Amino acid sequence: MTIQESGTARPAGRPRSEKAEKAIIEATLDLIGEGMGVSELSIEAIASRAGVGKTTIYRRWSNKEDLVVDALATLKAPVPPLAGTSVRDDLISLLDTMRSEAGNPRSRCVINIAMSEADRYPQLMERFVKRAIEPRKAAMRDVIKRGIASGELRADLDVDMGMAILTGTMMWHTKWGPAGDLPADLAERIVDAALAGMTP
Amino acid sequence: MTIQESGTARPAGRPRSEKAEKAIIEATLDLIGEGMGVSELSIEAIASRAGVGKTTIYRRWSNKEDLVVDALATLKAPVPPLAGTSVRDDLISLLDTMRSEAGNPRSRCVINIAMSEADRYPQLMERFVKRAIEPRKAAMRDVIKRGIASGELRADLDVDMGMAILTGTMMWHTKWGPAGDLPADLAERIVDAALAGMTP
DNA sequence: CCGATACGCAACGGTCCCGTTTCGTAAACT
DNA sequence: AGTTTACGAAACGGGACCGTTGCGTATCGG
Repeated sequence: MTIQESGTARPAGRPRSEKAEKAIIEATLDLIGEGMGVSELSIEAIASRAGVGKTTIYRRWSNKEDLVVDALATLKAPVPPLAGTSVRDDLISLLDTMRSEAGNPRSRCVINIAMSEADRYPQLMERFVKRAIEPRKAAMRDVIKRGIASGELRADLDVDMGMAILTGTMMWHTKWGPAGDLPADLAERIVDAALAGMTP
Repeated sequence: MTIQESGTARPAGRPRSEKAEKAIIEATLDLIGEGMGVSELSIEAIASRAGVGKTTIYRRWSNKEDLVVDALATLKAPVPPLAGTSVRDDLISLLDTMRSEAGNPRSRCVINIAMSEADRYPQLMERFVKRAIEPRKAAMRDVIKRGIASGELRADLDVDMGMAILTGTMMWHTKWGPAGDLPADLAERIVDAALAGMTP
């Protein structure tokens, strides 16, 4: 009751280790990024990888799902800044962000989770979609609507279908395309192909 | 050495039950179709679901992967007969097969496996791709090439990119589209949108 | 009938993970 | 110094599966 009167009262005793918390979340993201499904994640594996006792994990999160939600929440927003000059360029930026993320082990978490755990953890997915998927969709929707308004895109274009084509084609390549890294010009080729269509 | 001289000699003793074998494979496909990943499949769960002893499974397959491969191999070829009248109609047929399969619990196996287990079981995927994916790709490739030759599609069209657009867009809908059943005219709308492109 | 094999079932020892508890130690406070 | 809480490590009882084995029964050929 002498000093430290300011702000929230610090609880007595040894404070929780920030470092341990970081290590736990890093370990969780590492494992997910390596392709491990949420259902196969084990607290023991996370603790071991993080160099931490299980106690330290259970003291902070009461179950695996809460931990995964918090871990995914630390991934930063995935929407790149858009030049706004042409719709084509902005679409390429959006898709190229997806492409580069496919090679980044940390961002790969987003893809792996979205791909594999859709049905099994609905509440996790709900929060996850809201945080990681919706911002991308909103950004792309804005660009497409802007293109329709400016005349760069056809007036009768189905916005949602356009988004599905662009996103779905890139997702297809990340998952079933030729093995190895995605070619640097993939986003550009997808956008140009989708814009041009297939008929003469 | 009296009768039954024809063909392969029947081994002595009680023959293996065809019914049990069927039940095991059905149970396996059921579980996969319900969204269970290969890594979460347990022999005990399969045996229980099939109403069969574990012995009966291990007598036939030495490990889970072999069983899954055999189970998936029983799924019949997924390529529909094509009318061959117009490229547009044939593409719609191909995509609509994918759409209807998304609602069929048995065929859903194909999607779930392809989505989730790509990395983890490479040899399983190899055989699986060869059997279930390649025939579809070949069929679609033929249709697109035919369209290019006939002038229905642009001469400079990238065949692989066209396939990625059509397939990827349908896959996107099956996984992340609005909840519930896919609309009956989805294949038609995708094909028309992809053919027309997005520019005026 | 008899030998051989498959069947379903139950039990085995072993491994992995669960969520909890105990222990000795470390780091903050009064 | 003394209190309080967090730490990593280890161990607990419990559960799910593993792959195997033994059991009594069923179904084939000879």
